Amino acid sequence: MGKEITSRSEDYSQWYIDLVKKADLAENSDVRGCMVIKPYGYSIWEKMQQALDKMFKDTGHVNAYFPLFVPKSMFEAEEKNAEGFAKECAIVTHYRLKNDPNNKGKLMVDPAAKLEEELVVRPTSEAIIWSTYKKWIQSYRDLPLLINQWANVVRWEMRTRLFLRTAEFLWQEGHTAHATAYEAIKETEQMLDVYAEFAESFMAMPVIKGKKSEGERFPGAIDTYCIEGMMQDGKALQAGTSHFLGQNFAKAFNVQFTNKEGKMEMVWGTSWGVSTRLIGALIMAHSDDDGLVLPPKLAPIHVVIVPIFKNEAELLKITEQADILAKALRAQGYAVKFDNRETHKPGFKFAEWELKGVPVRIAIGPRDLESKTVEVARRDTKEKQIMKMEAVATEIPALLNSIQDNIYQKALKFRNEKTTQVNSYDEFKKVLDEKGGFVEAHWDGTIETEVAIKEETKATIRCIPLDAKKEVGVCIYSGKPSFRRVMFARAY
RNA sequence: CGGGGUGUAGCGUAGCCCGGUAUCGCGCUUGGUUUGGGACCAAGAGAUCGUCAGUUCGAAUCUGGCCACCCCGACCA
Repeated sequence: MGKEITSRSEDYSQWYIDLVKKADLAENSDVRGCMVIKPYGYSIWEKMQQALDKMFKDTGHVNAYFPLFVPKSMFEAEEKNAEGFAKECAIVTHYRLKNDPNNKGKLMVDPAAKLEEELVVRPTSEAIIWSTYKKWIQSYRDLPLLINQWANVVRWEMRTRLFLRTAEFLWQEGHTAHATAYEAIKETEQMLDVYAEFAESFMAMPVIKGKKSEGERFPGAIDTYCIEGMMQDGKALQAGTSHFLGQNFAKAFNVQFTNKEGKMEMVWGTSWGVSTRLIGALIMAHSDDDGLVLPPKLAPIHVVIVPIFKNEAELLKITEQADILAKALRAQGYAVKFDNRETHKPGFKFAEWELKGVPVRIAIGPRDLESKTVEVARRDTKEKQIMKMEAVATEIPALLNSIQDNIYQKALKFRNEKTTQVNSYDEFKKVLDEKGGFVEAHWDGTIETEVAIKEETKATIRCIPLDAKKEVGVCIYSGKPSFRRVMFARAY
């Protein structure tokens, strides 16, 4: 029917691509590496934005907007940051086109319109923001500065995948400034907690909170904290990062303040972000061979009502009942879609809404009208039940809660099953190849070992878990002493 | 940037080796019958075969250049 998607067991990455396209989330654009986010996919992003934005506001942050362009001299001010992103920057060098005299109807870059200084299209906004903060901060009374922006950024990636890695993507980036290191570290940790809470409560995706090793750290940060999720193919996905920037950007942009004692000090900073990549995570964490499985808290449509009718008169009667049910559910804040299209058969609609991951489907036909019931199907388990119409308004909300919980529990069980402790390098390689998932192993803490393991196995240190227990052991690679295990995995 | 591959209707494709302007499925349009798990029948519309040049009476097909995209690798907060 042209709607089937490749099964996960056959080809996981093809399954992912098929799903994104068939569920109408996004498609490749005519621009290399850039995607078009379609209305249904964008509505999921909007749900994420709403939930996150509220969490940011609840923790005292406000939104602002900074420019897309960063002058090159400003961009290079923080050396490590600049160096880290240099290889993937898009650069604006001219500001005008003109008619090409040698090629009628075509345009050419006007060489006379060369910019004095090139503009970097932001791959991240620390530079432009800290150069602005310099003007805003004079006294400890101006601190803390707690700002977030919803924006697009561009990173010229060699290879892209819908949602997971695109040349342009949407994200939010928080940039805060503080009077003390302690306060900035608290902020970094707080925002990591916000991300973890969002991932687990809204996305129903369990995550491991941890710190990045030196090699995986954000360029320009003192410490990078992250949340790491587990996808159904056993690969890890970094779902959000929160950076303690120390005074690196303050020094680069000379952002100082006068403290209570009247002395000048450098400002302490943080930055943190999540992107449309989360949609990729959402898909790969829960969906199945029939399509998307959305956690109710992020579903643009919670309940779809499908009428089953033979003629106008029947549709009319069903519509009457459907309106009553929809009204009762909408009054409780649920998004209800009544799919009364006469151009498609019920079976088609069932398949389509399953593909799109709507958590609950209600079918109403002539038989239901007689017995005053409806057929209720849940997307996560595909179970169906007959429910009294009068019970719908109270039982559907409970069902949605239970779906949210079930999806999370299922993902948690999977994640736990895919987490293995190993004590030797042979065992490490065996688990990676045969089982995948997270591998907890001792590591000597050196970048050399990390790089060597990555080169030999393609596994990276996803994080040093924040809750890692002190445990004496030896590095699986070098045999040198280690005092806690770290999380390795092959990752997206 | 290295290695491999592909470009034919909105989508997926056959045809290419062995030159004669194009196959099938999905989708689309119209009419009818259908409607509790992706309907059926009938009639239609839709393609300068990626692009530029060459060979030829004649090119989707052969030759060369160019472009785009995909896959593997390198790279990837």
